[in-house]
Amino acid sequence: MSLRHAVLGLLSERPASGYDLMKLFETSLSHVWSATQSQVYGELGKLADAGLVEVAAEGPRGRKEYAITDPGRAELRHWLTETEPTRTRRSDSLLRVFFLGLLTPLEAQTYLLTEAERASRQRAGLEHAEASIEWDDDPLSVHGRLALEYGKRLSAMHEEWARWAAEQLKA
Amino acid sequence: MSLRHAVLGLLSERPASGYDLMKLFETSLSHVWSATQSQVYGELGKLADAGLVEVAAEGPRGRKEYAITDPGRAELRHWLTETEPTRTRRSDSLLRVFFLGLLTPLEAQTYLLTEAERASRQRAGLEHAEASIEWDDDPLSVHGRLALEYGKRLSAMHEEWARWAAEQLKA
DNA sequence: CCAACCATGTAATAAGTTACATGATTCA
DNA sequence: TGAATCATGTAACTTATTACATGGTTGG
Repeated sequence: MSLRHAVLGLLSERPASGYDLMKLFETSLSHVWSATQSQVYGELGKLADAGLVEVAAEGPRGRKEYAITDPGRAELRHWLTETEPTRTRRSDSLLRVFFLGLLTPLEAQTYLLTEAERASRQRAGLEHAEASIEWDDDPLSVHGRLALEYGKRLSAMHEEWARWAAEQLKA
Repeated sequence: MSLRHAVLGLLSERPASGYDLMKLFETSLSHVWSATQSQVYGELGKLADAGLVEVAAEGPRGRKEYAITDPGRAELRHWLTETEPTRTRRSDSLLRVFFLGLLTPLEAQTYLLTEAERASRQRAGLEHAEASIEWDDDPLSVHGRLALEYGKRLSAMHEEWARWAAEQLKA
């Protein structure tokens, strides 16, 4: 249940409202952990009930600013140091590769080359983001940059692989 | 809802029981799409109700062998050619990277180097699998090999990245 | 004043996980 | 005959998605 830890992690940097968190999920975390608005507000409620976060301030328009508590920080640290990352492998695009035999060779190659294009566009998007973000040296920026580099390498790898795979199907 | 398509795809190659499918999910598809036993039996029931698969034979121990139907093949083809792969990005291990600032630099580097080790072991596992599988030239073998190559490239990339990232944190 | 944005929530549904429960067949 | 394997299913719970519903505040 890493949504919980994503929320705690973001709040560990600075207090934020549900709305603020959503923006972070849509930007910084968009390639790493996705969440819907329903989920975020729901999780904040549960975290508050559990005492891992608290409402630190209320603002205009019913805004509630949440802050992480000490038990929340402890839970976050415990997750980081004592638990193994769960790797639930589920890749729709790779699943399709398994069943490309149902298509004509030409259709299959088209699928792979379209994948290559998608990966290429993604890479361009990440490079654009990298250039346009004003990086500072708070922990989230430092480590966010590492994650972004991962994304760049992943999309580059994906593109190369897809072109290679399309080539394989020709032969 | 790609579990449905994973099941249809496997059945498109040859008829199988729920038990057979589980073995395939645990072996061939393990790095691509995971499913629990509950899910598989549940989905087979739903697919049969929808007429996308049918019970083709019954065997000992209550075994029910399912076969894909024409509407099932049509649905599979539709999924492959007319729908976009959904990319729900959720990576627990990458999420952790964002919050490494909560640890000491040494702990953070240890996390990354452990990731590198995990990736390296995974790569070795895939290479071992590749060598021990008797590949033939049915469509699932041909395309399974492409997916396996993806896995090898991914784990290699992951390992290199993790070592690079650990190095970054030193500086 | 009105559009854009800020802000929070609920309800219904779908998908996924874990645990439980049962029993037949094969083979050494 | 007993262990391993084959084989199917249900129940309870958690997690995630989609759609709906509401209203306040700011700035041009």
